[in-house]
Amino acid sequence: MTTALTAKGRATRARIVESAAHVLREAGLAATLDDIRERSRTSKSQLFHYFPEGKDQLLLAVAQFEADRVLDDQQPHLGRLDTWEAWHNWRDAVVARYEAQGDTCPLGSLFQQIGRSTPGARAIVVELLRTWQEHLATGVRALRAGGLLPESYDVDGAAAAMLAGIQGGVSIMLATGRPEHLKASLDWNIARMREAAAVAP
Amino acid sequence: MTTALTAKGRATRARIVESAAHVLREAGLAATLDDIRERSRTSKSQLFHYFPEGKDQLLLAVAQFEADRVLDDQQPHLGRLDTWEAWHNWRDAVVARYEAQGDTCPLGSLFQQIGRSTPGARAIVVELLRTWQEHLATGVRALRAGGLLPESYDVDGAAAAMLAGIQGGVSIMLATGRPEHLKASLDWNIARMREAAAVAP
DNA sequence: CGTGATGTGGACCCGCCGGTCCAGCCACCG
DNA sequence: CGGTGGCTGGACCGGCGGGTCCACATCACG
Repeated sequence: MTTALTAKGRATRARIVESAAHVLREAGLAATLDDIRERSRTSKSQLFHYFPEGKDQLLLAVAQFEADRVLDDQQPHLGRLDTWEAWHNWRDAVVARYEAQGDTCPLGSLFQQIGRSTPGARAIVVELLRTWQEHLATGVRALRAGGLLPESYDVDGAAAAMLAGIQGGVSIMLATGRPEHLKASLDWNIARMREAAAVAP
Repeated sequence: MTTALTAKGRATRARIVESAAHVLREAGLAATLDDIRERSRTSKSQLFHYFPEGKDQLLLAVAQFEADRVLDDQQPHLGRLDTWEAWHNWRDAVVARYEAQGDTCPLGSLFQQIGRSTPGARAIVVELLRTWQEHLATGVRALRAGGLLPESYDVDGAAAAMLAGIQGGVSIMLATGRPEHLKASLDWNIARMREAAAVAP
């Protein structure tokens, strides 16, 4: 369908998505097509030219855009969790990223708006979470392979708990404005891993 | 302000709040005053009679209503976390509660809608989380007092991490439809506590 | 019973916002 | 240089939904 897009066209489309993402971060669900149109310096017709299926399609593109950023912002740490130092650096990166993001959750409000209705939104979130947890599990396995954790360590359980802790910490931060729970969760989970290391062979 | 409310008036008001909560669970942010009016078998004028400040005020009342239920649904377990058995019973109650709730988050969508704009919504969530964590901390202290955990155990860190894990597990469940992370988080956190118990004096 | 307050029904209003349409623009290609 | 096709501007529309208004019912109480 979207074959034949000149360079100019692609640039405009990208500008629309970025602007939409920006507006959505600020206004959340209150964001309107007119806000997006204004910020991207385009017109109504362009919005529907590039996203013929309307607002939902645009929001979906924004969701994908934001989802990609989530993991990118944690690199290069997330890809190299093979030492305790790396884990702590990653922890700092996560905290910094979400503190900078402040009290808006791009994916959260996006998901609220197009959640159950379209299957696409759920797929994006599922894929993001799956990849994220995969990275964490790989990191835990790297520690184990390096002799820093016992052979019997429950890798997937640890990764799942870690991911849940992050999500919860972020949720609470969005609701209360305070990052303490995010920090506490990360610190607590990492500390418990290091305890397992202390009794490791 | 709300002095002078006859028994009939109070009943109608309560019926409106309950109906609104029900509709919001199903429709989420798509819920309209007309849906609420229909379900509660009232009329537009009654909605504004009991909530003169409009929709936000009604949603706030619903938020309070839902927040109260969250902790009630965890009782009596949440108030008596003084044995390992009690902790596991509580864990089961939490999982059951959220599995029954399915993939809707009353407070979540409510907060999205009236979040930053009105201070009241944030206050409700903050208070809920504070009380919840307090209960957990009390439970951990009870274990410690019973000699099941070392004297030096980080009570508040454990409680904060546990709460974050629950929130994250629920968030993920809402997004993906699967309760695995909620269970994994609870189980992992409780198991780590029991490990500390194993080396306790 | 009468009377004033409280409770109730529903028609109406109006601004907002997603979506449509068409006329004109500009870039590339022969 | 002309024309074809993607690109752009903006006026316009329709209905949805929060909010208003007023007439009427009902009830508490002396």
